[in-house]
Amino acid sequence: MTIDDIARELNISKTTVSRAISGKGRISESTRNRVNAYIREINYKPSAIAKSLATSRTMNIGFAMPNDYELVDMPFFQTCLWGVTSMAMRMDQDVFISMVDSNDISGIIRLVENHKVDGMLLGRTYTDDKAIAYLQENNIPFVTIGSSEVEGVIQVDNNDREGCAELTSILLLKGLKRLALIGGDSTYIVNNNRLNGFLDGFKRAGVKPDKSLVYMDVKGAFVIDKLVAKLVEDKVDCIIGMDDAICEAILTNLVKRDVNIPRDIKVASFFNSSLLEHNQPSVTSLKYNVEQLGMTACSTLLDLIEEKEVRPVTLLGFEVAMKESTKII
Amino acid sequence: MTIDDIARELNISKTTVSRAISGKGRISESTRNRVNAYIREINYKPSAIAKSLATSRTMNIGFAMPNDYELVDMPFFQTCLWGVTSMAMRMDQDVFISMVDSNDISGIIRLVENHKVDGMLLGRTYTDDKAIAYLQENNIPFVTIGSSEVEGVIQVDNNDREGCAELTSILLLKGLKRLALIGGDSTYIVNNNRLNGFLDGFKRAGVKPDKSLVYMDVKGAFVIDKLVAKLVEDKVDCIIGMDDAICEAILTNLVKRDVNIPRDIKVASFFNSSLLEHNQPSVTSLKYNVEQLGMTACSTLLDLIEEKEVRPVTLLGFEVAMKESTKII
DNA sequence: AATATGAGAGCAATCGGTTGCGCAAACATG
DNA sequence: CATGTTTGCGCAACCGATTGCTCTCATATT
Repeated sequence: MTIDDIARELNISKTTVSRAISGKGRISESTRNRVNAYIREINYKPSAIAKSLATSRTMNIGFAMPNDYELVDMPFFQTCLWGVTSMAMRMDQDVFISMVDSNDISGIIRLVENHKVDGMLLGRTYTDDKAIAYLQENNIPFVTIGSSEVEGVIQVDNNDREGCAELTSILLLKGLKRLALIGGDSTYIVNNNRLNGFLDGFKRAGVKPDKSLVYMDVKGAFVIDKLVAKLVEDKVDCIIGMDDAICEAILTNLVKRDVNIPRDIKVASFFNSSLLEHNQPSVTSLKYNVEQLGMTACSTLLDLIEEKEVRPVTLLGFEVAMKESTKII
Repeated sequence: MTIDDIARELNISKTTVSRAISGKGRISESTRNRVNAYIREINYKPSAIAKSLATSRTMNIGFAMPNDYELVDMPFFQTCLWGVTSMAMRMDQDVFISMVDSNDISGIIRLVENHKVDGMLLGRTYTDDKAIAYLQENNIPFVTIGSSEVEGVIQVDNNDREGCAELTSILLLKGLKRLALIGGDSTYIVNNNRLNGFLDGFKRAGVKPDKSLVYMDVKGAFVIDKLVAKLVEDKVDCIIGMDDAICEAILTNLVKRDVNIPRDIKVASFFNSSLLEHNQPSVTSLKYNVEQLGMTACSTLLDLIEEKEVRPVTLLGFEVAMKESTKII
């Protein structure tokens, strides 16, 4: 069934049928109703392909899914993707997926070169990002999920800095002055944001941070092991894990050492994924609305494609979830 | 840049350009080379959209990603998707993603109705599967990853039954006669396959199974808790978890009870995801090549689309990974 | 009553490819 | 040398939609 068949059947021109469907152009109320009724009756759906050719809009976007992420990040991307696809659906778009990593962006290139997408969503950004360079060079609309330092990149991100500041200051005001922070790779933009937020929190609470308790670029179970042992001995008030993987390692270590949380020491996380959700005791953390993140990234990209005005940087809200692990007994 | 521009530039017809690119039809060696050289020079890529319209093949497939899976299944789908996309890429196809669950298949319907895909891959099958019903009714080529009992469904799956039989018989032959099995929802086809494989293993080893040690439909941490306590008291030789989630619960419980693995009791899993990979002690399990699963599903679907002959059921290999958790001391 | 305005609908070009058929030249065959 | 076959290439239709322009007729304006 094509638009021509319908036109023939209804004794009108395909132009009129097209107008009835799109609602654009001059067409009488009665004709439009007649066409739409018939279309519904025979369950006709116009070919997206033909429409694309005529309008040079594919109504597709591509989602570049990093293929090199850790187990701990999976819930994030899963939820994010869910946000993206549901928003896309609402906007009558479909989503191509391409798996990429920091040096293989062939999946993106395919989609772009074959003209299968109107724009791209980058699920993760890297330093010296090849995807960003490629897309900018070829003038393809794109939005990054997460920060980028590259000039002119439209980005949607969690407000890590603000969130970390908030959580930190709350902990300080509760009387937990000796906060230790165990952080990851400091070349990741997100980790820097969190570190800065941490320091902001001290400023906000009017407390001077003990920088000797801040450890960045911590990697591997062995290092964390020693670090946690030291911090316990130091009798810090609270250990903050910069992300879930780190926080989980901290928790494992404390359990192994038979240190009671929160009696002997408090624990908090600057990021919450489902991985920590079922921990005993429940862990104080920052919660981001990752589904919202995906949705916002998607709608921002669509605005960009339609050449509407878009904010270069959109920062999303957060929620401080105070749980057992920081309870003062 | 279109095919017409190239034709004009080279003073030949677009027909000839098209033939040079596709390699089909009668064309001289020299002309083909000239065209291809020029195309490469200006980096021309034909529009996939226009090609689709002309050939009525989109060169796209859809991957229906379940949105209702557990954390523990994430590595599976992630790896599977990676297999699918890499095979698709090799076959010059692209992959749409749609998130579905057991009663919302609108993502699939969209893709099919808009004629954006040539076929669908179902990442998970349900009893009374709406997606299968819809696709069969509309005569859309599709392949399921995992088993289905519906007549005529093309499926690619891990050989769960054979794998479980193999692992079970090995454990029995090692002298672990009193094997307990804790299994999940018995309405899932996969769980039935595993149960049957378990029983096959006894037959193969010539041992009579103690059916009172087989627990199906076990759900929730509390139930597993009591069960594990009972089995420890019973002094069974080995507890087998039917999937990773169950096995993890078993491990957690044993650790909590201070039961030493493998000295006091052995543990094994009928499925291995990355979740168990880093456990201490390492856990004996069945390993499936999930990437291969995705790749095979993808290529099977493409064969189906091209109306080649395909096997209705493809079962993939497995590997029995004997680790510390079943070591006899 | 003559003219301007606008609404409703259709013609035909267009998007960028593929492909059946036909034609001319080159080549093979008897 | 006459005829049959093969090769290389182009014409034009086609895939299924959109859209600028035009035409006709009804209504509004002066």
